[in-house]
Parts: sequence; structure tokens; C-alpha cells
Amino acid sequence: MTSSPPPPQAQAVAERELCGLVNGLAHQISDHVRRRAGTLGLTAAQATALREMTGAMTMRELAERMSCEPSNATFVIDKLEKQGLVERHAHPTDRRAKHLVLTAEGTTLREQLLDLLTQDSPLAALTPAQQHTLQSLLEKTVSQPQKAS
Amino acid sequence: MTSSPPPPQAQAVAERELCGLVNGLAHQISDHVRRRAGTLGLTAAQATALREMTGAMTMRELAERMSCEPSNATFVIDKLEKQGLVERHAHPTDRRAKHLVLTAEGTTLREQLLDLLTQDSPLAALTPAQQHTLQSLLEKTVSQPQKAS
DNA sequence: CATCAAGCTTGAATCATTCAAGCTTTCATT
DNA sequence: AATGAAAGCTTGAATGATTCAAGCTTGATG
Repeated sequence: MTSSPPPPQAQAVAERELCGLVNGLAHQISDHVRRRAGTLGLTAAQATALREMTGAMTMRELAERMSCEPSNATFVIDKLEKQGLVERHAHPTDRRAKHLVLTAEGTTLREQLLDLLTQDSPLAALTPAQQHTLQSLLEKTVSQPQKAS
Repeated sequence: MTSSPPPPQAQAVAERELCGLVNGLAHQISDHVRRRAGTLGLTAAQATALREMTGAMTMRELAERMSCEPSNATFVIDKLEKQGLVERHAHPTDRRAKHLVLTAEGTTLREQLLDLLTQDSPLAALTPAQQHTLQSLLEKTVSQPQKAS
């Protein structure tokens, strides 16, 4: 489909622009999250954690879903636990691990949060089909293993 | 082309996943930037500023390109100026504004930085055609005006 | 002029986040 | 079993990034 082999330099330029764009969108989303979550008494990171809590999971799992270090997840879950939204239970099969579960309040608040977040989302500018395309492209990049420096 | 009207709930679910994916990629990029930039004595934000300094521009312009507040840009440019990479010049036509220009050192370091950043970039997982698609999708979302809350 | 908006900076506050170190538990090898 | 290495989590310290509110100078508009 592309009519000619892409010049190597043009590719580098495109990558730089892409970095800016990805950064821009991420920023826009986290701004959106911060504002909406603020009305529920949650910080952006707390809201992200809550959003990713689709079910019971370990700290490590949550950290991965949040793209952060486990120690950061500890910090965030501490706050959510103090607010009575999440509980650390014993993991059924691994005594090292914690099993995170939402409390009733947590589940309720999460629903409210998700409703708020989908309102006026920056991603609403895309049609479902475009969102689908975007998703598959992002999956290609995100699933790439990080190269250790 | 789409076989059936998209169920409204499925769309909300897709949006949530997309948030996570965008966040993940942004994180991966900023991690990449931080590590690479670190070898040049730059923090991630400083590197981002340098990357976006494609030419002379005002503080506001830079802030917009970095998707942050002007006060944050001030903070970052302060550091770059102390390192002798950037200078604040008088703006030719508006005495309120500053004209940011790279010094010779800044230009050199920027080149090095861009070279480093394109090595092993998370975006390299995509073909040029895919990058192009991604770019146009991102532009659709990012250019959307932010709704004031 | 007089007023209001735009561009930038400062200061304060806060949040997010990483890294290194340490503890407990599990797993694999011997 | 016994030992050593790895995994899961937490703590503490340090730092960076970032926002918000307030204030200063300059520009534009009436």
C-alpha cells in the first residue's frame, strides 16, 4: 500500500511526533481522571487503581495494570484501604501474596467513578471502530518486553 | 462496514481498556526517555522539553507542546538554562514574551538525545504504516478542545 | 487614558514515583 | 530435608513533576 520504501530519517521524525502525541493524550486522560475523581475524593492514582480493580488480584498484578512499581501500588492501596474501599485478604494459595478485594463501598464508588470517567472522555472523539484500531495498535507496543538498559 | 450497531456498554468497556493502554504506552515511553536521558544528565521532563524545542518558541508554546502549565515550563527551562542549553531572549515583537533558543551546546545535546531516544523506542514495534495510522488517530483525540469542568 | 487580557514567574503545596533494603514465603536443586 | 535463589510485599528516603493561586509587566481595546 505504501508507494515507496520509507526514508529512514522520516521514520525517526514520525516517532518523535508520536511521542508527543501519546504524551499529550495520556496527559489529557489523566487530567480528565484527576478532575472527575476529585469530585469523589480520590486522587488520580487512586482512581486509576480503582479503575483497574476489575476483580480480586494481587499487588503485583495491580502494579502491572497500573504500569508502576509494586511499592507504588502499596502506597496507593494504603490510601484506598484507609478509606474502606479495598481490603487486603490472605491469598488462597500463596501466603506471600495479598488478595485485594473491593468492599461494598468500594464497588459502589467504582461504579460511580467509571460512570464519571466515561463522560466527556477524550477518547469519545473516536468512533468505536477507530477505538478498536487504536486498541490493537497500542497492544502491539505495550506488550513488547522492555529492554533492560 | 461494522456489522451491527455497537452496544453502548461495550463501548464504555473499550474506553476503560484504552485508558489503561494509553497510560501503559505513555509510561513505557517516559521510562524509556528517563533512562536514556539520564545518561546525558537530563531528567525526563528536561528531555521532553528539549525534544519539543524544534525551533525558537515562547514559553507558552513550549508548555503547550509539553502538555503542561506554563509555570511547569518555567521550572524546567530554568534548569536547562542553568546547564547552558537554552537561553531566554527578548521576543522580537512582544516584550511580554520570552523567545527560547537553543545554545550551540543545547543543539548538540539535543541531537544526541534524539539519537538515543529513537534507539529501542517502544514505538519501533510498529511498522511505519502503523505509526502513521496511530498518529492520525491520536491527532483526532488530542486536538479536541478540553471541556472546562 | 483606563481597563482587561496575555505572558511569565514565584511560592507553596501536593502527589506520584522510583530506588534500595529488608522480611517472609515459596520453589528448585541437591 | 536442607540450602540457596527467587518472588511478593512493605518501609523509608529522596526526588521529580506538576498544579494552583497570586503577582508583575506589557499589550490591546474601548
